[in-house]
Amino acid sequence: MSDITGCSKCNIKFNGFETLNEDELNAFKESHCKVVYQKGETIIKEGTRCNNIICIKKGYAKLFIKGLENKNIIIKVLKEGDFIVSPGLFTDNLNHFSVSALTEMDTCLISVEAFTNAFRNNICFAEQILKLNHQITTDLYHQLINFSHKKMTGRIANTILYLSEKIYHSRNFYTTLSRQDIADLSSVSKESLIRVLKDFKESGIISINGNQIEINSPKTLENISRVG
Amino acid sequence: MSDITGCSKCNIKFNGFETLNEDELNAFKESHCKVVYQKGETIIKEGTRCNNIICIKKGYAKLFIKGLENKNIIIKVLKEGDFIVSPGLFTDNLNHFSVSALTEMDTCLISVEAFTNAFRNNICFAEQILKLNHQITTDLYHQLINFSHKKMTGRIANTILYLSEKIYHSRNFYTTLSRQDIADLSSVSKESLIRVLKDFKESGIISINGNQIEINSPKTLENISRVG
DNA sequence: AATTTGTATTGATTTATATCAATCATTAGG
DNA sequence: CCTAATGATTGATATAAATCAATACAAATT
Repeated sequence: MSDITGCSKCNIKFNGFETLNEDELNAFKESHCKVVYQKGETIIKEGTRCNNIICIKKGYAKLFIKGLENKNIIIKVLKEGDFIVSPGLFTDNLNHFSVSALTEMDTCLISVEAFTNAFRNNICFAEQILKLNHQITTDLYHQLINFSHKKMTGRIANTILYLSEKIYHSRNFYTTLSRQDIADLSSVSKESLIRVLKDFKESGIISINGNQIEINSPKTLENISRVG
Repeated sequence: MSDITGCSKCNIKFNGFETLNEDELNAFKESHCKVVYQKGETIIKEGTRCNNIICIKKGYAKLFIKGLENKNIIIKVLKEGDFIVSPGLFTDNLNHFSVSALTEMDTCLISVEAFTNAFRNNICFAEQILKLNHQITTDLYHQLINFSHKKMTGRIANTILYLSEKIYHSRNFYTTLSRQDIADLSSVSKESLIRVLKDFKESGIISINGNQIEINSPKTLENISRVG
């Protein structure tokens, strides 16, 4: 499928790789290891030491944190082209979130050493990493507003739009997320999620059949999401 | 009060300054400008271009984002020694939060140019910035759990402990935050906040007299905060 | 001293949402 | 094919927390 000619030719959507020189690319190449995960497998476990930077070549995963009473918050869904750097890097070297596979996945693991060397030797690479981090911060700000000021319907509308626009790139998509997962993305209980989905279905905003979801009226969903 | 001998001798708690060389320190010195703000003044306004990195030499401020229906979320309280880098840096160059003074403040503004030059030329400085960012990310994770899984009492207990331990460094403190501010820190309505504070007071966990708050039983507060 | 203004407090009511319990559907094993 | 086991759905109920409205208090202004 994919050869190991170099990370610059990889499908990961990160401008930083293009800034690497021959030697740095070689270090990545040599440290890298390709791993396939099955649906349900844990790729990163919160609390463990972070040894790898993970590139997703194929498939979907969920990135989540452990909350209270065995409840989780799914921060985001990861997909082909995504690139995961733990916020533990340069601090406590621990993973502050878990990642688990939603489908079969092809990944490429790069050692933390190769990564930190690239960061320390190549300032353009470093700048891209900081840029990525700033984006993560602003995303979390939006998530905070989402969770504290919107009611269920707004948060769930937001989640459906997120899945459609950012993850599956289609108004009609099949998801391997369970109802509980969609609830964890929206910070509502599973039962409430199901009721709201039913509401949306009955008012014709979406069509839903098991895990197949189609958005009939994106405008309405956007409005529900916006006003909360 | 403070002379301009160099940022390395400044009271800002950021390891990055120590990594700067003579020239870089000079660039900071030359670009810097000392500004005093009065209570209530806006220091950074969300949506404006970010031109300065702000160091707080003295006083308190609140860092907040605009949510829905003219409600705000206070992300954190800033104090002497804090150092604010907007997440807009290296991305859209816009401020993604507002900062306003809670007391009279002495600040030191450093131009974005001097800052980005230091970042680009000094990898140790860059690493410290990334480190700072990672800390911000994990703090936001905790805030998400706080806001989505804890009920009012837990969130408010958390806020009181935060003010005591992280901001005022005393079990007995006077705050210039209004009730609405404390509510915005806890993601509850002002009325609910007042009722919970009254509860805590009546059960003897805290003493409260206007803006003077004393924690009588930190253990109890910690427990309320932990279980939600 | 009287009046305005902003903040703080209290009480009554409504609403949103979680929880509990039961049922249904679908898949996986024996 | 039958039976667990797991996930999805529905309904009834309890509870948390916001909202609305009124009042009290304190500081600032006339």
